[in-house]
Amino acid sequence: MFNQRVKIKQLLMGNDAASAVGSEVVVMGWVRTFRNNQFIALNDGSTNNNVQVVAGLGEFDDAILKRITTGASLKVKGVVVESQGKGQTVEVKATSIEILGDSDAEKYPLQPKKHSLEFLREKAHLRFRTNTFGSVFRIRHSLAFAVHQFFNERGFLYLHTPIITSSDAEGAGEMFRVTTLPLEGAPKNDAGEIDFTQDFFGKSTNLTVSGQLEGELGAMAFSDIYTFGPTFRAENSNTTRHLAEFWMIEPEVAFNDLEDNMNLAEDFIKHLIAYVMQHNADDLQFLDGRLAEEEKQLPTEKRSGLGLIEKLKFVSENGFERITYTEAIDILLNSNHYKKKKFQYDVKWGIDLQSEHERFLVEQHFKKPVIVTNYPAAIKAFYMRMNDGCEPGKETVAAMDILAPGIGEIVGGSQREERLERLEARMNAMHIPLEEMSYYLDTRRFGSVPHAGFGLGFERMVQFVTGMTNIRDVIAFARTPNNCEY
RNA sequence: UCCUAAGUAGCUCAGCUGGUUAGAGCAUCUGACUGUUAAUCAGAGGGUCCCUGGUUCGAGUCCAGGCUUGGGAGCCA
Repeated sequence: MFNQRVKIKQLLMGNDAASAVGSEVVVMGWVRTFRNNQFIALNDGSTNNNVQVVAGLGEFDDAILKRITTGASLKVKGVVVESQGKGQTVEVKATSIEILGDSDAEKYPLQPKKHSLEFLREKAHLRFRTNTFGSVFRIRHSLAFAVHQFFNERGFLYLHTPIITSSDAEGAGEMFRVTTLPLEGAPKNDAGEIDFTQDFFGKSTNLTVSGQLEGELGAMAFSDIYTFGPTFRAENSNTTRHLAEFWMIEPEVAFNDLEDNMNLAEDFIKHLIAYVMQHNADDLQFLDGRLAEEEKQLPTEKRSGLGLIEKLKFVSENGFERITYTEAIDILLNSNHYKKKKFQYDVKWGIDLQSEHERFLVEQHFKKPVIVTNYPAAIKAFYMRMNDGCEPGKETVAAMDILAPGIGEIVGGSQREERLERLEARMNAMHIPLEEMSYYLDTRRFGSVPHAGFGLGFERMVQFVTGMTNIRDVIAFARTPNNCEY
């Protein structure tokens, strides 16, 4: 068997027999730096902390030492010893060093120095080997695990909703078409349009923009379900918080109303943060320091004031502010910011809240996450439940958005319209073809119940927890307009 | 898609009002040193100044068009 190694994280944690001073170990990993022809900083991705391998002077061939370059992979046998130097308590005194893979120092793109995130984005296949991306992707993993843990503990069923879908009525955004028809000379029907009855599925299909509708079908049997999978939007969005391919978590719960829904979402976010704080303390510490360095470069008024860990602690320990859309509008209208005409977009009841409005509420006014509820029906999707007793002309739906400092909307959700007649009326008004949605309406025809759900953008959550400002830096290989490398 | 800033060595950047052979730090290579922590010291190599066209005696520098990237906006998660 080749693999008898001890992971570097385990070795450095020091509560294991293999990490005890005096024991013989095998470590494998990639060289981060090689100092003084003697000290190898070796990393295997289990932690940002490198193990220091000491190659005693004169004990190894020059031919081997020359090949210990940044990026090279090594198998080291040695003895765990107390370190004579500062910076680490134990180190590995090498008895044998085997080069598993050479790395030409003149060609290897990652140098033992700081790189810009923009540069590393172009070297996405190697950036995992840096401290920043090591931490980000270990935290991303932890968050994914915590998602499943949270729902599993609460008896939710993980429903795998399809990635290819024929439903195009959801209206969540532009879709990517899926077809096997030839681009040139595609079959046409009598009307001169492309004849999708001859396509692979016999109809027009797309990549999913949301698993919600299918999720609702599951919730009408299992009561509590969640989805967690990739979703696709063909929007030409070029921002620090949009991707063409991203991961979304969508719980859907029968017998929940809007308040239950908010409670679930808030508990969920707090669980995710708490999990990472407990299991990725090292990585958070590193990112906290990295962010603090970055903040120093900013002018005072642009600094966030709270460190990353302080922010997470604050969010996980304090209740989110809950206000209605109407209250939000009033707050904006009464703000000095508004009176001094500092908003670029006008504020009045009925508008969709702009980024600047959301930022004001979250970052200036409340200084904590805010849940905004009961938006005007006119600006929200067809499946959201109409609130009863609204003033005519000011109809609202039981929607809720969670706005987070720094990234804006992180959750969007609602109580769903469970009343068949109301739903059909709304769909008709919005010109959504009822026939195509017949399967969906069946849930309202046969044993309909009040239910609610939400969608959480996974990458935005990773952004929030890691403090990374560009969403392209929290997904392994980002897909954005004009960019699909790897 | 719109607004805006940028593109010069492997990386991060400087390069004035157009003027001789385009610079620095880090990285790399060579040598010295050897308990280092982004090691240190000495030396060397390394450039399609984003692309195309234009103005000019002369363009990294000015003009036009294009490409790419960052930031902001819209759409949203």
